Amino acid sequence: MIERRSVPTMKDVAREAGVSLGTVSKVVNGIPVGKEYKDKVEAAISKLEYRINSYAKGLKSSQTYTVAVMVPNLISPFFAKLVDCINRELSARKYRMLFYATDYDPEQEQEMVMLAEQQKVDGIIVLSYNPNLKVSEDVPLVSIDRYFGGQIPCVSSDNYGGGRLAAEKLVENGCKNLAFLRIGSRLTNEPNKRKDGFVSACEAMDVPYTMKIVDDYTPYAAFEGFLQEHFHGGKLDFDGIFCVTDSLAHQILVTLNGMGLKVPEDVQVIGFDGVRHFGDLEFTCSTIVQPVSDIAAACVDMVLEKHKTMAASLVCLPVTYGFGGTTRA
Amino acid sequence: MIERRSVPTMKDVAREAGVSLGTVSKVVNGIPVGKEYKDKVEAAISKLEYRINSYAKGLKSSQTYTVAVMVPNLISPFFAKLVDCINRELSARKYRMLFYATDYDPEQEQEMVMLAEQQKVDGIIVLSYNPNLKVSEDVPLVSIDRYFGGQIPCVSSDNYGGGRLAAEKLVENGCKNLAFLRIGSRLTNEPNKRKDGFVSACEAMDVPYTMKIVDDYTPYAAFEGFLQEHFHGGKLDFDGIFCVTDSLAHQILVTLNGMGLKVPEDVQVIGFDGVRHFGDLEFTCSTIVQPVSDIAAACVDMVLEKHKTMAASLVCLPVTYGFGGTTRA
DNA sequence: TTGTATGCGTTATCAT
DNA sequence: ATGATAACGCATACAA
Repeated sequence: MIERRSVPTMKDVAREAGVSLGTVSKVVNGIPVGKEYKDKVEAAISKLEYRINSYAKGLKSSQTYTVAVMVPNLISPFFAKLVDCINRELSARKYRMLFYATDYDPEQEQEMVMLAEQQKVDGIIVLSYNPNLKVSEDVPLVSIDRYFGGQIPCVSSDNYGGGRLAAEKLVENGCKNLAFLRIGSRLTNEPNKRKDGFVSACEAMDVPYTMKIVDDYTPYAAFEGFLQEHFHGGKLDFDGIFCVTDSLAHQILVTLNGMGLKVPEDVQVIGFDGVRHFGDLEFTCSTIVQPVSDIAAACVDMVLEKHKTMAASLVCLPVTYGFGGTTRA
Repeated sequence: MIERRSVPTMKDVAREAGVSLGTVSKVVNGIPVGKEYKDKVEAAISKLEYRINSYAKGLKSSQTYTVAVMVPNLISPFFAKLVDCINRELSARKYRMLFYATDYDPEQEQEMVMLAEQQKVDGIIVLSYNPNLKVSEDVPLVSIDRYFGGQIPCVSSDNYGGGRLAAEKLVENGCKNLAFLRIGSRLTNEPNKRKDGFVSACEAMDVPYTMKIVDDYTPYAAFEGFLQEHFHGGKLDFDGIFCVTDSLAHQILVTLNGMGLKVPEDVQVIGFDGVRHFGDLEFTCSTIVQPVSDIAAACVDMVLEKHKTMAASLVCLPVTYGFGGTTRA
């Protein structure tokens, strides 16, 4: 009477191959073992279709080959692309990805960091706007676009340089009067530097500019009001608009269209992120392109980094200009 | 000399609370226990900041509260939204999500199913175009949009009905001559029924139609050629186009624009999926909307279903029409 | 009710 | 180089 377990264990393999448990473990983990032993074990493994139980392995070795990734959502194309790239990067290194959407909710973010830690992940990559996220020191964490302080490495694109680049490109294409539109948290996260870069470039070039900056959850109508205020005799006070994201730029474009203004003839628009239609077609608007796959690679590199001592605490990646039809070529 | 473990275990909690291991386990798992014992244990837990080790728990109970989700990528807004919804559904039930992007590669898909099974997940939700995906019977699997046969439950939206609806809406808005454009695998997956529904409606309404159907990886130029063939004297042979996805519809719109054709005046276009600009703004085109969050909920329901006997093997969810500016209102 | 002891499938430390 | 054996942290059947 043979007892047929539904899923074979190392013990079963050992019995089948006529060797001991330790030998099987060595073969499985690629530790040198006598040729004939190795052959026997491998034969038994494929015969029984044995596969290692990662929970037992994780328990014993406390290395789980799993990284938790948290972003607000996958609805925003930028976040989706980011997670897509991180996933590819992790897969290439045989790591698995535990994904959490936080919905911008600080409580959920905290909850999920704790869940991830409890899950004994090997690392956490998080894009969080929570200013006082508490993290354990047991598990390496890398932050995207938000600098938490010296202990926690942060990777982001060159937001300041991107702001400068936006202003420069607009002026280069003939704009004489600029505007900066921003919606988002007041926190001193990396994207806030887009404004600083923009302002700095405007002042360096001696170009006048206007700004409209509102908090998260401010209704979009605030921007419509702003545009109306600066709309006189069928003409806007400015001829170049830098929007803090492509998403905002898209909404602005719809509004401008509704006002009868032509883009890029009457007014040029630049966004930020480098979002593309359906992920891989043309840009949704002229934009400052974040190097998403470089960001992803840097995050994964850093979170899996063994020798932390030399880890830079802030990695800043270069952005580029992408033409998307809303500026003059 | 007190030995300070970096991360406390149940044993530590038991010692701290002056009770036994079993008691702590019961408290942690919500099994009734004497009030004063419970208090002591809870005090110890929060003092030590104890959190259960899910790997030990998973090993012991072979229930991991983890579901694997596989889609081709997160670049496509439809997939991204789907994964977003599934994630919310899982989080609400305290389940974690292990995410895999398969890139349409059958080998990778197979690899990842095996990885997921090895990871001892409680279930797998997969959107795969691999006709002969092999799955173990040990772990419940739910397929989206592809029917694998009786053993594996499948959830999809009503693709056939959607195809009909598209034809009907075009005709309702005045079209006299329709076209259907499709790119994709020839496999008999659910989305193929979009064509069947479309054809059926056209014939029922006695409306003439043309079709252009090409394989995956056929260059987009094939559709440009098709449009040119049917372009005579500044006019297309048809005045209504149903595209198999919003993504294709978007490309067609660009081409039509390049040909100097006005949408929806000269020709109306309907896509399929219900993709929105930046995930939550207006539709990218008039479209047949898939009930993504219902699909997500159904998948999660079914994959976690305990009483499988009554599980339907094919769940079909209703679609709706969404106006996106490329049809006459 | 509470405590004790065993085992889940691995890895790693021992002797052999 | 290989085999026996003790943990890893938790759940649970069983004894108290």
